[in-house]
Amino acid sequence: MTLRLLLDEIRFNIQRILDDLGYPTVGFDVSEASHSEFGDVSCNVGFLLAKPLKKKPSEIAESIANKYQKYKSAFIAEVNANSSGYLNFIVNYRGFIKSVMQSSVRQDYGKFDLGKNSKIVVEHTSVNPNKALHIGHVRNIVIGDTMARILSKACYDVSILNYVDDSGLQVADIIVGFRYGGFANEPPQNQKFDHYCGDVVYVSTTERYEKEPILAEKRTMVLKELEEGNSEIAKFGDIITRRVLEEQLKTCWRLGATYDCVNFESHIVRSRLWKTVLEKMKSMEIIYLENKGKNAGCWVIKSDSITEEDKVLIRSNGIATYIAKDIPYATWKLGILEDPFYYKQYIVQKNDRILWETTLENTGTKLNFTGDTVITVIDSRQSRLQKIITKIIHDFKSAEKSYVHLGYESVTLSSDTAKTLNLETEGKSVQMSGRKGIYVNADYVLDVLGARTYDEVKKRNPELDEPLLVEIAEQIAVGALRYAMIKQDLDKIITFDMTESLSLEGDTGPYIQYAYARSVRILEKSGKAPEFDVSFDALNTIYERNLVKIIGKFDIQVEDSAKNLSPKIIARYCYDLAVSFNSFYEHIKVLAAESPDIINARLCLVWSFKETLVKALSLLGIDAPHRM
RNA sequence: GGGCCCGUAGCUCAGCAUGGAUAGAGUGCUGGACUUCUAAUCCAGUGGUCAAGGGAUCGAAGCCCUUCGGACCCGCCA
Repeated sequence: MTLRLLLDEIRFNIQRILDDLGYPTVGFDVSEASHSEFGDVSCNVGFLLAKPLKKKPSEIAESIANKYQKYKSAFIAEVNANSSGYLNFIVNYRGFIKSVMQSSVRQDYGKFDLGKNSKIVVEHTSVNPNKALHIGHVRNIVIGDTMARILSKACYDVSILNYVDDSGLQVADIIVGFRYGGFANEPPQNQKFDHYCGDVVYVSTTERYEKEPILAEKRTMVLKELEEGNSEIAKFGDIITRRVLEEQLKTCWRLGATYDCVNFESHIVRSRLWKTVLEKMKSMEIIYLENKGKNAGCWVIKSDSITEEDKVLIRSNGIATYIAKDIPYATWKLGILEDPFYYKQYIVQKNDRILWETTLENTGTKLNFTGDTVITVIDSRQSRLQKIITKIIHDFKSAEKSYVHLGYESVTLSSDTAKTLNLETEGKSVQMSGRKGIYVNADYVLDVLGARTYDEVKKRNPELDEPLLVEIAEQIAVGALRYAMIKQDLDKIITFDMTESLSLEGDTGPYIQYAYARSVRILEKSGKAPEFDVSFDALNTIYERNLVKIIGKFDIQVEDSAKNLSPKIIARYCYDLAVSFNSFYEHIKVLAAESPDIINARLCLVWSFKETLVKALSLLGIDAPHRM
């Protein structure tokens, strides 16, 4: 029994009572009471029936409350009608606590079968392989990775993809820099290759185009060769992008993200997918050849309320546009067309998760990374293009909601942080730009955070050895960053401020991790395993009951989060758990309790909290250190 | 001009999908709690015409309309 089951039971019984009384069917709500003095669970059915029955809400609630007496189970102590019109329920804690405690120790606690094992694809990261990841990319990775974890918990069969645009303009820019701009192929000592490519080669090369038209000409040539493949330049490009990707992935792994497959855009371009998709779009009359106006000679998508204006897919010179390249990829992700790729192992990630890559060589290995639903995590500046893709896919495969753009607002830099990049913004925050060098690298943020947390952990735990200190500091740094990136709504802009990010108090990842460390410490010091097959009547304070209630809500939060593709719900849940535990910790002594039975009951609660929190945190990709 | 998003306490944000009881946190500021299971903590105080106006409703922070303020998108670039 968890809170969700209890709510279901109440809902079911109320419906039975309504049927018995011959009341009309209404969509009433059964949920947690807004204030504890009203009880634990409330129902608004009285308000909804007031009009059709022409009675006062409180009278209706009263009559239902009377009828409910005979349905009272081991989990409901009292049912009463409030004069306001609400129907309120008070939980029988004796039954409820025991039930929650025993559920919560199960390995799969929190699991909710929303997905029924259906296949779902989450694509995230997808950073151009010409630079290091910056703080804006981190938001994408954290949203995608967290959502994938939550969907797995909600019983979806999740495949995680990372799309690598290795034949685009941004890659061409650094190739130009290396081949014609005089940049050395190797970075200076102590600089990661991706940082070198992004911070130095890319920024400097694009800056030079304006004054050096020769370089700009080279770019067009390089881009063409990258798309065609096989040339010496294309091979060089392949080496460079793979080196950058390797470094980018290190940062992703550092953040706790793993993938199932990397897709190279060049493979899609060189496969027959595009031709097939194009023919299909022509035959289905999704696109047509424009013969007049500014788009004469182009294949375009006709405008409608969604696309707003005609959108060119094939230029008059026969070359596909940016958006056109996304369409075959989208059809591939949904398994609409025959898969032209073979697969080979790229690397084995942590937890033995294999990362595959697409290849056009016949390796004899065919795999399937498609889904009935595809979630593409891209920032909301791409909304318009994503809408067009969604529409085309919808025309291909009429299943509703098979292609979902999970958009989120961008990360901007605070005025103060911009100042450290020599940018004066008059107090305003500023959009990041890889090309202009306006960004803060993810590795840098983690390094600074790590150094700060290292000092703190060492001060508090001087007896710990060096490798452990470093490990804990890294876990806290990642926890702090991931939590900061996920805790607010997707459509809120995050203004990143370096100084502020170092604050580790209050509603932060480390606050939550700290609560975990405290709970571990109590269990360690108790020196024994809690015995769960007992009565929990001793857990009768408000602090203990509140903690149990929150522990009992885990699966509701998973369901809510997965249904709404809203990862922050789990972040808030972790925070609520930690707040409730810290309050319990301050007010209730566990090891110094009056009797062995009470000590055991409280140890069970601590254990239950610890297990639930670690599971919830793992959905956020946040590790919980035992000491900090 | 069209589209999309945001506006809730000094600051950063929950709550809005599915209207309902007294609008919640963090941070800041003021004060208090460590010989105690770790003070990255806890407790108390401070702080809000929920941008403004209108509408439908028994009832609106939430739904509808208008206005204002801010961000972003609208290329045969990617």
